[in-house]
Order: sequence, then structure tokens, then C-alpha cells
Amino acid sequence: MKNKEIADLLDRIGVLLEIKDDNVFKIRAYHKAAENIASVAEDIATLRQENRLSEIPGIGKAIEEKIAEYLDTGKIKAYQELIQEIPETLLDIVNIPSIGPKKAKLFWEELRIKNVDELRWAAEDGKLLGLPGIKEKTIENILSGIKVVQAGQERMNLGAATQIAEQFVAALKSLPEVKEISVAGSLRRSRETIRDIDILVDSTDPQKVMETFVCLPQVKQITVQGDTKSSVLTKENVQVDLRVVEPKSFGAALLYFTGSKNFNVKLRQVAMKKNMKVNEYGIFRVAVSGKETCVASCTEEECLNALGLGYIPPELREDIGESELFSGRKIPKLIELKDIRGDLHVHSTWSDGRNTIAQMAETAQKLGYEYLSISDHSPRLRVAGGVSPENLKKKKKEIEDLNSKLKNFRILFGTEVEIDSDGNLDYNEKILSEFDIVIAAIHSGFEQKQAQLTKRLVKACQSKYVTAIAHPTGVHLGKREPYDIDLKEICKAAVDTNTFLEINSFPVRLDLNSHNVYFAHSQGVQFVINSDAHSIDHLPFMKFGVAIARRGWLTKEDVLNTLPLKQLEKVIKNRNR
DNA sequence: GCCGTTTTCGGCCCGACTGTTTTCAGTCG
Repeated sequence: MKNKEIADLLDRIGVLLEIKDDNVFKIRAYHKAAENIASVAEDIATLRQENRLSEIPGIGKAIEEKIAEYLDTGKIKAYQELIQEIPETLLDIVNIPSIGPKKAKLFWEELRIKNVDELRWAAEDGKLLGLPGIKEKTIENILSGIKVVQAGQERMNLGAATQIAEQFVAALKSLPEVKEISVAGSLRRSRETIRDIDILVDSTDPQKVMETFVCLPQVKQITVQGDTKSSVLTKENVQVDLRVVEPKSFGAALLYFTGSKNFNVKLRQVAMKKNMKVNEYGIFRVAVSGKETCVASCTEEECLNALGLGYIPPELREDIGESELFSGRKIPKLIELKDIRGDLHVHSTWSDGRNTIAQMAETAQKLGYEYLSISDHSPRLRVAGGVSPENLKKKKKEIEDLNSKLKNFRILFGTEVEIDSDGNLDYNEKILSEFDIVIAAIHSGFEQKQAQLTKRLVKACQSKYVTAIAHPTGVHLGKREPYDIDLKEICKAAVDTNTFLEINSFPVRLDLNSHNVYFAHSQGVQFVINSDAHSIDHLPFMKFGVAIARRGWLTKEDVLNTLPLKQLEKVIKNRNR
């Protein structure tokens, strides 16, 4: 699937045009197009074949042609021409914090600096001094920016970001000067990966809050410090931004700083049509005279209502389902964590889990679940110590013994069975029929061609014993790209065979992701949300999967493990017969 | 370069902070 490649390339064209000081709206069009392509769940090559590229918002004639050109030739002529004029490596320079297209252009034109190393040498040798607008402080910022980039500022997964944010929130919350506090930004929207952490505080004494914030022990470096906004780098090189507002603007500020950027743009466009204005201080009515009157600011709901919109949960403030959001259609009641009645994919010491079945079950009960499936790996997955057929008998006995002592809770005898390179399952039919629930997964042979990988998953769906496909795309955030599958084909197979697709809540997976969930849902797919816990500490990861489900517009009715045990068992039994 | 319930041309979101400037451009979110 070439979606990401093409999105990257269009983004690069955008930046190069910025360096060239081209029309800002043209530049924005390229970035917007790139963003939208990156978030399309379907293969862009398929969309092109079906002549549906223009269905993607922000794709007009010119960009459509460039996409086609890339799919046919592997190149885009316009890009090749741009990098004849401007060295491609200037793109790395623009990536350095405090450097944008203007400075990159300046350094290139005046000093022929074309990459980060040359820039560092020039900065260290004082060669940048004397260029217009460049003095000591700017050089200092450039050198520190280079260090930040080279230390690696990759996006964190949702779980890692949540952990860091919780530390900051806890520290600030204890201050008497802090009235309300909330995370904002992409973390509040529960994006799969997060770059910076945004925190919003409402306080009557901003200075005190800022002082405390920048002096917290986890802070390594202060990058920005103002009256209402400060930014720091933590020891792990994570940027944390703090905004402080007056209590009366908390809602407007929260709306504003939660974003997404595109959602905010959309809100302002809605506002403009009503002769209104949106900023972080409130929603304003603008009179013909130009006089502005604040009409809402205290809560997000108030602000959205003032714009004629109902409340929109943060997870939906994305481009996913945007047309629905602003068409006046009612937003469904999204699934919540409390709707989840059990976890159908966890591991125990029988394979690569760290805790016993009993321990896992005990924690699951504390979380308020009604059931838990111990879905250990099958033998083919050697590294995980998959359970042999002989051991399965012992494991089943252990579960039966535990169940006989449990009240209002049931442990299910499950498996996460390997799908081999031909799409066959790692246990025979007789063994598979013994399980309460079977989920099937791919853990090897990722490098196969799209057709073959897709066929494997489709074949697994067709097994009458398989209830769900675990982590369908195999992505490992920041480590491994998803394997090349035709999601549409797999959705079709899932729907035809009543097979559920998993939303795996494990923070490095989050697979399916929210875009895929939204797409699969549109194809009629049903889901299961699992933690894939390998220890009792992992069971609470379920909240991340639920967040992804919400981002994909799912309601509780779309998710198998919101059912009470009896109904769940019935669904599993009746499936595909 | 894209887009349309002000529709095929003329628009295209808004503000904080920094470092350089004597009032603002660049960067960032």
C-alpha cells in the first residue's frame, strides 16, 4: 500500500514550495491533501483504479494527476524538478525546531548550507552571525534544536504519552492555585501516537503555575516561557506545553487546545458563516460595526452550542467522519469503557504471559468484568512458548477447577491460534472445537505479497471455529509498518462469515487503528476490543482500545464483548454455522 | 491547489511567543 509514501511526498512538495515562498494556499493544499491521504484506510491504488481519488477531500485535478503519475512511474515530475532547484536535504533543516522555511532558504541562498551537519558547523563557527535577523540567541536556539532532532523526537504511543501526562497533571493538580486541569491536544483526542503533550489549567495566578511547571524534576529544558504559555522538554525529550487561562475561558480554551487543527479550522469556518468568531477566549458575535460580543466561553458544550452544534466528543474532532460531524446528523452514543463486560484476548503463564490464570482472573473481576478468555499462543509461535495439545488438556482442567469456585464470573478456555503462511490454523479441527473461543492471528510471514497475506486472513475468517481476527494489520507503532493487506477484502470476508475484527488495545499495537475501524464499520464489520494483556498490569489497557473504537464512531452495539456472558456464548456458538 | 446552500472566481483560521527589531517577521500549534 503506497498511501503513506504518497502522503509523505506531497508533504515534501508542500515544504519545498514553502522554501520557494510560493502561494501559501497552494502550500496548504498540498499539506492538507497529504494529511487526508495518510488517513485513508483503503489502498490508494484501488481508489485510483476505481476512479475514486477525487472522493478524498482536498484532492483536485492537479494532485490526482500527480498521484496517478506516482503509481505508474514511482516518481512525480514536479517533485523531481523542485529538488533540482532546492536540495532535498533542506527538508531536514526545516524539521529543526526554531527553523522554518524562511531561515532554511536564507542559509541556503547566502551560505549554500544544504544539510544539518553543514548548518551545525556554520553555527559553531559563527558563520551565521550577521545574516539578517540572526544574532547569538538565534544561533543558540538552532544548536539546541539540532540536538533535539538528533536525539530522536519520534511520536510516542498513546500509552506512553498518557503515563507522562499523568505525572505532570498530578504535580500541578496539587497546587492550590490550580482550579481546573485537563490534558488537551492529540492526547485528549486519544490519537494512536502523540508528539507533544498539551495541558490546560484554569488559574487566577498563572505565574505561580508556570513557575512550578518549569521547575518540575522531570523537566530538562525550558523552551518557551510566557504569561499564558510555556513549553518544556522532559528528560525523555518529550515536549510538554502548558497553557493557563482564566476560569471564564476554560471551555473555549479547552476546545481550542484540544483541536485537531483541522477541526478548529472547520469551527472557524462555521463561525464565519454566522458572522461569528472563535478563539481560545470564547465565541464572539461580530457586529457590522466590527464590535465583538462574547456569547460563550465557560464550557465546551456552551461554545459548540453557540455555533449551532451539539457536543462533540474529543475523539471525534478529527477528519474521520468529518462530513457527518458538520452535516447536522446526530452523533451516535459512542461506546464507553463501562460498557465492556470482559476481555477475550489475554495471556497466562501457559504461554508468554507473566501471571497465572487465577491472577489474571482475579484482576479481571476487580475491573468489573463478567468473563475473561485466556487466549494463549499456539505451538508454532515458539518464542512465545505456544501451548502444546497435551498441555491444553491440563490448561482446560485448571480453568474448569477455577470456574467451579467462581461466582458471577467465568474464565473462558481460549486461544490465539497462529495462521500459517498458507492460511491454515495451527491446531486441528478436533482441538479447535474444544475451545470456548478461538481468535486467529498472524505473527510471521509479514513480507508476503498483499494478495497472499489477504488470502491468509480471509481463509482464517472462513474457518467455522474462528470468532475473531486479532490485531489484523500487525502494526507495531514506531517499529513495524502494518503488513500489506487489502482491508476491504478482509472486511468483506469478516462480514460474510460473521467474524469479528479485533481492536487490540496494547499500546504499541492499537490495531485496527481508528481510521481502519471507521472504514471497517462502514463495510458492516463487527468488532471485539481486547487488551492482549501479558500480565495483570496490562488489563487496564482496554481503555485505549475503547478510545480507538470511539474515534472510529463505534457504539456499544458494534462490539462483541459488551454482551453479557450468556449472549456472548450464544453468538460464538451460532457464528458461521 | 482546492472548493462551492455568498458556487466556476475569489476566497482560503487565529493568536502567543521569541528575537530581532524600533513595529514586525518567523515559527509554532
